[in-house]
Amino acid sequence: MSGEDNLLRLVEAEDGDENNYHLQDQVGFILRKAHQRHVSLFAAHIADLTPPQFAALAKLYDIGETSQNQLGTLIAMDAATVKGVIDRLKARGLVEVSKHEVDKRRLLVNLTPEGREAIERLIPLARTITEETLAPLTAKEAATFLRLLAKLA
Amino acid sequence: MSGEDNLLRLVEAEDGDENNYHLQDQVGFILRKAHQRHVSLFAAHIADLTPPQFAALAKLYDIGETSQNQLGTLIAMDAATVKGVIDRLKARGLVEVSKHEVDKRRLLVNLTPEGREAIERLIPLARTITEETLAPLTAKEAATFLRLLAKLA
DNA sequence: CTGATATCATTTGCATACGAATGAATTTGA
DNA sequence: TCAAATTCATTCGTATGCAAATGATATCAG
Repeated sequence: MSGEDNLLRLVEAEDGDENNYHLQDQVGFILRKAHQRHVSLFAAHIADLTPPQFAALAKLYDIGETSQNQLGTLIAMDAATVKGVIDRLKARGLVEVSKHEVDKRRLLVNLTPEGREAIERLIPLARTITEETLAPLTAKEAATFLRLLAKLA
Repeated sequence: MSGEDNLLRLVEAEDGDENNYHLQDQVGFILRKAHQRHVSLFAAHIADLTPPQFAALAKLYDIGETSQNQLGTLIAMDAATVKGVIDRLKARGLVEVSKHEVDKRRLLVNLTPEGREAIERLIPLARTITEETLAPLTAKEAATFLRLLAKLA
């Protein structure tokens, strides 16, 4: 086999694998699509709340009253984003805010009775959403996937 | 052991595993965080383009001129979103649009020479971003992860 | 004690993301 | 053929998501 033959194979035969860039194989692109699919499944089961809003309620239900800033850290939202989420939950009467007695910079956030009722009602639906999101995988695959995904997050 | 004891174990001892809802273990929440991390890595390497903008350029580079609608399908964006992305790329001179000769509903989109130059320059950086995103995993884990992620997307 | 830093919240601006409504153009089907 | 259905693009409204700037408060260091 001549050197020209090797070169030809390099630039033509292997081109599809080695040199071409396939968007649909990139982890970022697939991650974005998987996230989109999950949001869509979420909306199909919980129409009146977004995943970030649900996350805020679920975390407040878990840990109780906390500052807006701390809540943002716990649910992976920056300060500007969490403010919008809390504003909308407050407008719907699901959370209430108050000033921190000692540290006047802090805004405390807590569930209202309506918010507590809502999150207790929605958690079973959230479990279903998790199941449906992972439905294309076997139980073993799902466990592996969650373990690896957590390493990336 | 009394029935009361079993009830107690059910509601207290096993509560942490069976009945509590842990947001940080839910696939949707971790998926959102992994996606956030990827976007952050992307921005660190490609500051002047967003992942959706890059996706549009990469796909046009791959397949050549196509309709705005078809492009949206290929890069998983609805019509409203893709319009905004194309508008911004057009404003920066990276793509150009024209009317379809036969089907007057369609808006054809194509790379400009500047757009082609940009995507050729950026693809190596995108490969680096993919590597960094997957860096917490071994090569074998990364292959497994991509296979399972693709099933969910 | 006080000036420099750091933290918390807010605001603004820009960029996805999607549902719903609308209008123009095309295709289908009776 | 022609009315109904479909497709393509646009627009509007709402909701993240983040960078950067700002103001108020708290903490730290000399």
